Amino acid sequence: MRNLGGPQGKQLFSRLPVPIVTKYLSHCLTKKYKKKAEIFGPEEHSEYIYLVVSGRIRVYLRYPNGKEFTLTLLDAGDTYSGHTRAFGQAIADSEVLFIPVETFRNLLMEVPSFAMTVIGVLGDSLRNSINTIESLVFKEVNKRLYQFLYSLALSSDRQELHSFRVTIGLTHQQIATIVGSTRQTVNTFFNNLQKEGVLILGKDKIIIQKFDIIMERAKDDDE
Amino acid sequence: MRNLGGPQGKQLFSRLPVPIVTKYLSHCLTKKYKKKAEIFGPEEHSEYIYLVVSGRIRVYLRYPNGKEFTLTLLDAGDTYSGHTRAFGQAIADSEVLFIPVETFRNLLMEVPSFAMTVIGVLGDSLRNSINTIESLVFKEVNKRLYQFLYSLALSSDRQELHSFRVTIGLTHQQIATIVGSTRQTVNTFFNNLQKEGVLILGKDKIIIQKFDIIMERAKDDDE
DNA sequence: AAAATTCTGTCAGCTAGCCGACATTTTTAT
DNA sequence: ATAAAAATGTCGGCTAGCTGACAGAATTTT
Repeated sequence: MRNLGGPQGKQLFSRLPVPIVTKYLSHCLTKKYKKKAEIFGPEEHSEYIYLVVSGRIRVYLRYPNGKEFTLTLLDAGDTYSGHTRAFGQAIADSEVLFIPVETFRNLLMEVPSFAMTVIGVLGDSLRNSINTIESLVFKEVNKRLYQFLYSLALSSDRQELHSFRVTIGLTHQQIATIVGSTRQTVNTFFNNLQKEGVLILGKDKIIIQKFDIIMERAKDDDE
Repeated sequence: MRNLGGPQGKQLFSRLPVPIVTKYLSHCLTKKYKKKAEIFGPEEHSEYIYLVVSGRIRVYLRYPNGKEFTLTLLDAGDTYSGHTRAFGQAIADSEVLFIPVETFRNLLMEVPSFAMTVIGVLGDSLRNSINTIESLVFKEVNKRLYQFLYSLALSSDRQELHSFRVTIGLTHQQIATIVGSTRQTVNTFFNNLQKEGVLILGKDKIIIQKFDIIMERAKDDDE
């Protein structure tokens, strides 16, 4: 079972010694963004690596017809490099550090072992996007939604025996772009689960009552 | 417009000085495979990096229900690292060099600048798989087929003014797994184009007569 | 506190393209 | 050369899930 964008290998700098980090990153420009603000586009700023200091940003693809697909969500400490045809948007008030690739390259020179970290992070990203492909190609929307819900539950702090209180912080529309579906379909998915008694929908939160059912349905098909 | 798996950044070793390459790779095990042979699976051999010496191999995902999706095709000189949940299969008689990650790591130690190459190749792979995601999410099957055909034409050697002679080397079924569709749909796609007079189907080759039409229809929608 | 915007909820209709199923042709193996 | 297997063609049915459309609720802005 996969994780639809949890905190895997985006923590590029977290394992570097503090003095190095301060040396290189303290000079970098940091900017604040309000919810919904556009942080980067496919062309602009491709000379930077972005580090989320606080808040949450959504990295997404956009097609000329207006449709969008969210590749990943970045939380505090996470990193993203432009160079792909992706957009970045704050979905909560956020602070972002802009690291020029130049600086990055220098760091890589001074600390050669850092290369292994970079390679690791890239590898994780790659694995992650292959998981996304797998999900899109093989699994139908409902399964993807169950898996999304499942991983959401797992990453939620507060958890009792069978009952989870999950905070979402995402609109149905946003969930739709994560899962590759539509607002309406997401909506009916959740409402059906409520009618079924599997969960209770609250304001920006969900109380999962029958976690085992969700887990069961999130399992990949067949053998 | 994207390239559905052309020869971008899979040439990991092609820019290294020859003596280094021989030093590290001459000891490595090389194996021959016949068409259709399974070269690697998701678990096994994850301790190797694969280098295609000759032939062509297909890297693909397989779902328990039997469906498959081809991530990329590897030709001579191309490289792939296990570590993802992918399978590898020879689609022509092939020869593959197995490089233990250990050896790889040593090489990385001796030639630190090699790290940049690795990072580049990984970046390309990542970009490539994001293109695949984009394609799957936003574009309908016909568009994907036109784009596949388009890039096939571009990568074909022999080309006159408007007429291309394209060798495919793939069955409809295989094309289907590349493009994320079914055998039947691929079949009707090509036959319709033939009826339309855009191309002529030959045995394991296609003669494209109206390349501009294909190019036009391969263009992304809208703006 | 009023107005405007953004979300949620629901429903009917439509269609891309998947899924058998089967016949024919081509390729490969014996 | 013959048999077996694989690859092409073609067709009708079926359905997941997208689309638009509209109403009400909840936020946000003024």
